[in-house]
Amino acid sequence: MTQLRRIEGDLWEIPREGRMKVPGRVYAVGPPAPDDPALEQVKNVAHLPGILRFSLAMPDIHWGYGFPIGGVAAVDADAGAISPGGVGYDINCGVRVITTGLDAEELRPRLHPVAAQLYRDIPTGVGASRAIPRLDDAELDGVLRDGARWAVRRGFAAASDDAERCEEGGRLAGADPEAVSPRARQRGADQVGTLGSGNHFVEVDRIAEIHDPRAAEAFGLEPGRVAIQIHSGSRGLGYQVCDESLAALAPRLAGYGPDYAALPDRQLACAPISSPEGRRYLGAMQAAANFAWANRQVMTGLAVRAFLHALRISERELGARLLYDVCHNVAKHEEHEIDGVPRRVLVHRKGATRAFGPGDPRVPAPYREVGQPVLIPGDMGRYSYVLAGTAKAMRDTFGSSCHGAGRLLSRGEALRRARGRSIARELADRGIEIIARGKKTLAEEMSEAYKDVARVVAVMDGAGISRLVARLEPLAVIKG
DNA sequence: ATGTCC
Repeated sequence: MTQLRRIEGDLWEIPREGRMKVPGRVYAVGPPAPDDPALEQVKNVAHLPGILRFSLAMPDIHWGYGFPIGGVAAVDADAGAISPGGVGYDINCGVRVITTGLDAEELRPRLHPVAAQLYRDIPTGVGASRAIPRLDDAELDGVLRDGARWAVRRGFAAASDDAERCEEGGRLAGADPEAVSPRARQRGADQVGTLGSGNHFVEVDRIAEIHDPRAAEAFGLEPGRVAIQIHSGSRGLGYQVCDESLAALAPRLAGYGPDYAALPDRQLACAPISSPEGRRYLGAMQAAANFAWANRQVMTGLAVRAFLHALRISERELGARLLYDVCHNVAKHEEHEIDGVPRRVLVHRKGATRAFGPGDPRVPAPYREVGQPVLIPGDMGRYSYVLAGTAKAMRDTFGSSCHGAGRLLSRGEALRRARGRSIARELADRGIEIIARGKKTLAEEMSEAYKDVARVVAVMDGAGISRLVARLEPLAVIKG
């Protein structure tokens, strides 16, 4: 049972107790359930060496490996610990939105050929590979070092300035390709430009509603137009980096000192950021994050080409432009003001989105006045949202927001409820063109397996952590 | 999330 105290509105505090270094703070849709195991994980994360201010949870929180998904933990950049469980298995899983000049109603009758072409050009599913020829070691080093910039340089991107509109410019500095094992490299060499499975998707959306006209204009979101959404991560390479790092860190845990030995859960395995093992994980994780950016950037090029091919239109007629690309799973060095003093911290965001506020120099110039675009995919049957970061997020959540709807049903429970039904037909009946590799994934990912993302983003908006800008509705969905 | 167990 977790003690909870209401701070205000949808914000709750888990008071510090035992060896917790900081209290927990939970943004929740409705009152949190005291027996939710994810809240126990929020408490566990509060034991992390060097953690600052709060162990945070966003309204899409659910149980994950060690850290909850929807968790945010900032640690001191020098004295703190880095934890693979605080990033997750899919390093730099993230999402991007590409706006187009197409009118949704004009596109609707031609959706099938567009979806079919997207499905042909972007490999999907668990072992998906060969979107582009297998990369040799030198090319893979380029991917691991330069992320989205590698894809732009190699001509795979849709536009030459795409990387500038990714969080961190589509590249984490400090990436260490040498820290990525031969096995991880082997897995990644032919997976650049592939979607994967699970909740990953490519979606064709209609910009359905504008909540904030000024921000929407700055973001280039026009009602009735078509947008493309891509959600994917670092595929087998990132998984392998996480797996090997956990195996390397776990047995050493007690050796790093009493705070490490006393951690309440083995799955919180971590190392001092300054230790050789900590630095090695950090360098490998940054390289895997760059892989994910290259992956989404290559898929962007493939998606744009699929549109041109299927509709037989010119690049100019399509008018594709990357709005923004955000990480959902990452640990990043950032500067944040703590007790009025700027301080270098390492922010773990696991199922959480950076949401920097207006005026921040780290937000691309065209968006700086309104705040960073915060991209929140929902589920494949309902809608997704674009929000903007706020000054309050900078003060209260290390500039972080939610990342999606959050699961309501376990995968097993979703499969049970889908038995005897055709999820594809149900979507088709609602006017959504769906192409999926497997029926099983489709069932696991059906709408009713997820919370209503509208309620999740309403909590963030109501708490002033991010502002609603626009709602997107799916026209066509490609799933692994 | 993941060559969903080297």
